[in-house]
Amino acid sequence: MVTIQEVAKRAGVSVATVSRVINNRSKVKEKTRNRVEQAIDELNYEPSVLGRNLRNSESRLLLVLIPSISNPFYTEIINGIEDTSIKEGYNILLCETDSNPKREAIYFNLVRNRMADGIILMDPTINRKNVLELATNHPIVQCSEFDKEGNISYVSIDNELAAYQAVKHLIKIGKKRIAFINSDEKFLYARERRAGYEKAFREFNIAVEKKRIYNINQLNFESGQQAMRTLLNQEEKPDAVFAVSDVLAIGALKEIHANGLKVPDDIAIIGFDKISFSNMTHPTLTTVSQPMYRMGCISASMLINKIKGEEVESMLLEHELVIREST
Amino acid sequence: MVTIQEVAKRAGVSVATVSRVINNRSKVKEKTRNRVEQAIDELNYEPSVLGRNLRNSESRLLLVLIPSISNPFYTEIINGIEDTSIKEGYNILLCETDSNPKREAIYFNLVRNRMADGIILMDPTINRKNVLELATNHPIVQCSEFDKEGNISYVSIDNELAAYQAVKHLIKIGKKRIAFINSDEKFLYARERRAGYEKAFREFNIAVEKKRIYNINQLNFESGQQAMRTLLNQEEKPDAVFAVSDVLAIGALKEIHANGLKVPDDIAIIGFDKISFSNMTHPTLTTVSQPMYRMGCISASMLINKIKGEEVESMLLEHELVIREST
DNA sequence: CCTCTATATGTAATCGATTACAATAAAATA
DNA sequence: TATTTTATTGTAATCGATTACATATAGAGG
Repeated sequence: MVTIQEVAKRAGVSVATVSRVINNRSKVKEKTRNRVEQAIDELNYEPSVLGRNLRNSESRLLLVLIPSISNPFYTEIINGIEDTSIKEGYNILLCETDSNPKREAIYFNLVRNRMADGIILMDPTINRKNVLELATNHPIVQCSEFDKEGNISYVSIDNELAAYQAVKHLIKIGKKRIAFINSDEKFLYARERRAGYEKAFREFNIAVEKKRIYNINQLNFESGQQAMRTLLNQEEKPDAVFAVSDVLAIGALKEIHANGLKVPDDIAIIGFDKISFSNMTHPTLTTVSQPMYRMGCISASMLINKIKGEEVESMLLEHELVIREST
Repeated sequence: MVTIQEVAKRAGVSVATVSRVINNRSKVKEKTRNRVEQAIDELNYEPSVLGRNLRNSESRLLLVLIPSISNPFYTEIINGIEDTSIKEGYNILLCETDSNPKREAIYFNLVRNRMADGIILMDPTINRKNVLELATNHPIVQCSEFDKEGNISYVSIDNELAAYQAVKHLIKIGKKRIAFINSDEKFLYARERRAGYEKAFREFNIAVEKKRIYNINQLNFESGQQAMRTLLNQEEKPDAVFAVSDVLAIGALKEIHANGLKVPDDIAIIGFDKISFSNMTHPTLTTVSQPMYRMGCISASMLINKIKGEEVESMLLEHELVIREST
């Protein structure tokens, strides 16, 4: 590996001057600068991030923690994070945690060790103590999922309102027996959306029936199918389904078709997230769109501001009910 | 941040002794070891990866470069990489390059700088010189995409054979006017699959018509729809489509339905990759399954072996034609 | 031509770990 | 007890950068 010493030697200057040329903090004579730049070119020199970080405690790397990359919901958010970070001179590293506290701890340590400057957390809060402790000493922002009590900054949407509007829409088109396919309620969004679901019921004086609520623990197509299968086996079949994710809704749709039922006439469906696939199904899926790209952008710039020592404020962004063929 | 000096001071020993306790390389007296461990506990000390790496040139971090995380093809591979790496004591960091040489260069530099120990490349080879140069000094393996001429180890499948078998299957069920929706031919797999497509045609004495081949440059549903729209506007409509990716095939399927045509009777479709979604469409999609998880596992252990200085050999894994309703 | 600034460059300490080598203490042997 | 051997521990150099401070050089003003 080429070091700064070798460059200095070749250019006939001291290491300090080379460093000054690289970081152009203080003035260097035009002629010297040229000599140094030539030496850098000739030797193909790249400053060692390690050496630099050790001195500066700065890596210009951001960690993005997601439970699972296979959920398309995250991809747009990540695009937003990436675009913003790069513009600000930061690079991002994606870390998949599988919601596993051990994995999470490894990545937290990268920040403690100054290998990364900050974290964007999209995990549900499992080990609150750990997160809060890290947050006292290091820049963290939460995106999508967050901790209502803690004082870690976050970007998210009003999940309760979104769910309330979705269910209200189903009621308005004449549906009464509205099933709810929800995630594990360790996720804040799952608890909030359930609250919205129940709120809509209360408003129209419909009783909430426990048997119509189905919690899954993996966000994939098969879970959606499985959930729908169970719901269809009940004596009084639902006439609508609100799924907490498009992926689940699409699985449910498949199962409804497999039973020879029609969407939306027999059963209407609403999903959540507006993943690109939700427009490819037949019929196309009514869904709640979150401003995922913007959420990504905002969380990245919040984090970078925090790293710079500025105060940042949490935000709730606007969502939108996208009505398509499935309702 | 707690440093090794503070631990040493509290335990009343030298930093060398603390380091020895942490890495237990040489013997430390039981009593001293206990004192040091107690101090580590009390201060909540975590060794700085930076300091350690600077000395050892080892980070136990692997970089995984992918063109785009939104392509579900990569998710299973990544799961394989992740599981294997963790078992071997390495952590992985995902880097999205958008096939952009500048982004790639940034991540290559992390390896040159010893911030990461090696790279698994899933990008197409754009800047060959750069990759080959990096490979001379640093551990790299290629996964899925690779460079036939270079001597970088790789794991992949026989794309030509797979495409040949897929097209042969279409011919055997009586299709004659088989369209081909292909990626940009900067990708090796695109060139190889085209070769397979043409080979099948030659074998059955069918002329390859240029107008039936459509190259897209973005792997998303819309590209598939767009491609199919163009193909359906031709005077002699195709009676089958071979798409180089399930995502494209699903877009094409949507467009075929929009035109009131039936699958597979009017037009049969074959995709590639067997993404989980390919089983959710109506009709379900015939596709070529690649052993993605295994590819991930193997590429990770190849890389780790390379880091350890061992010789590794490239591999081509088995694929499988999965016949479902769309053909 | 000399003095005084302003500018440009060099020297050496520093970041937090590891480790070769030196030094000390403890144990074994004569 | 004196001497040798062995087991522990300490000292200080090192990795590759940055930067406060010291020094040298150039330019301005008289």
